Amino acid sequence: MLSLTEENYLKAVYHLSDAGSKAVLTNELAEAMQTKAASVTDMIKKLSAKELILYERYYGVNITAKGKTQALQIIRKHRLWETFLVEKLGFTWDEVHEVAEQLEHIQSTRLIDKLDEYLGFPKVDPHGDPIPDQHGKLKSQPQVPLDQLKPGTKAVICSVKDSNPDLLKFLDKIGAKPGKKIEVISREPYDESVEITIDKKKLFVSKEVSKNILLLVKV
Amino acid sequence: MLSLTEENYLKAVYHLSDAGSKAVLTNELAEAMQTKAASVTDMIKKLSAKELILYERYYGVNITAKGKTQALQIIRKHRLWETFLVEKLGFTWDEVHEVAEQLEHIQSTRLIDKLDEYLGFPKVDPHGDPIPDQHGKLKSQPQVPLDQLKPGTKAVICSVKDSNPDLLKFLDKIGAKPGKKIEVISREPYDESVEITIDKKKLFVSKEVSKNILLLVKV
DNA sequence: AATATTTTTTAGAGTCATCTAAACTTTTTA
DNA sequence: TAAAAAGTTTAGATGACTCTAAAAAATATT
Repeated sequence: MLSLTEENYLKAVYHLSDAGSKAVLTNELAEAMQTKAASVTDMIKKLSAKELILYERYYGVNITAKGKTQALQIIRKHRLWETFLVEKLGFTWDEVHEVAEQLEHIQSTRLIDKLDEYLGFPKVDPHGDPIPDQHGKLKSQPQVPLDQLKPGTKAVICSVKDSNPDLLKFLDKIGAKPGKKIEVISREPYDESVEITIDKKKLFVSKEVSKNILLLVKV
Repeated sequence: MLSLTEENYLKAVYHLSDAGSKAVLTNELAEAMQTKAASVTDMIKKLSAKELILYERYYGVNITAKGKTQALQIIRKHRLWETFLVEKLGFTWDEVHEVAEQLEHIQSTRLIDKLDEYLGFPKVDPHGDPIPDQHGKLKSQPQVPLDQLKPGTKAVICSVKDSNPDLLKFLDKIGAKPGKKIEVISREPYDESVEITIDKKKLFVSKEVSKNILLLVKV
């Protein structure tokens, strides 16, 4: 059984390692956790002793299969709660993150499975991120950020990387929700802003925003 | 802002003092919190410094108005979550207590008010206990335990004192839910068991059980 | 009333998560 | 490649909450 803090560190390792595909450095983790490197080193030793991560001094950490499963259980809870908050309680998608950060630590398998059922076994959360199943398995689709798409490409918005409320409010304003179809028209060489079509309207989005919109390109 | 532990102690003080009507002794609190008297003394000092309780050495603690309001906010959350678990997720009333003990500590006024609205502003939880409003106000009805009612009395089950799962399962079995009408037929002098009518059937309940069934006597 | 018992408090220590400051390792730069 | 810079770890300390053991206060008993 993990403490609240251990759960938060493990989740951060999972995300920063891109689901386990690369090592995470102490300072990255320190920044993500809003703490000091020394504290991270201590926690790394604890998670390492529990075999949730592999640790080599001065080289960072890698998440183990065991760690990945546990991280995905937490992420499952987070995303189901976000779905509940938006679908049932009428929260907007920029309001849910903070509360879900708390709710994800409630310990009750029965609760989360009942919640899953109550929500109709959703596949994705309000941000378009996939919800892992009971066993911590994730069905992922290859997602490409908007800033990497060529003009002429048609795609569907899958999810949003950053959960910054200001970003989410902006996306709401322009109608950029997961599921929406867009088309890339052109890219400005000067500031790398992208012109897209959404809801039959043309508009420009900055490089900063376009990096955070992940899309599924139709084959 | 209270820590999780402080919240749990404050809630225990509220309950053990019968909503602030009497002082609570260190050992009572220690037993309720499943901890040692020394730990209780430490926490008493902390809550006292925050002016949530009044503390006099060797004489126990009394809850202040400020403390009562805060305790009722936690109780409001607990009872709303219990209602959610039973009404929406299909939990039985003997399963909800443990999970609600965790959920009651989620910090978000917006969440709890939205949940209240989603549930249709319920007045009582699944055990029949009244749910305090946003301001921590409680509309209470005078409740009398079954073991104190005279034969011939008609009354409505309001709530159940103990949330022991075995008790709740037994009450389910005999149909004794909050809202059910009963009539007291007789009391056995030997073991103080009570004969009652419920759902037009007669049955005996032991002194132990009858102490825990609280009723509203119709005037 | 003096003594015994119960209850409560204090003293001192352990764990968890955190910090600062100093030491150490790796990487970069000149 | 040697020195500087950047990144990481260790050492030692703090705060929150817990404990055991011993001291102190209140209550009960003889």
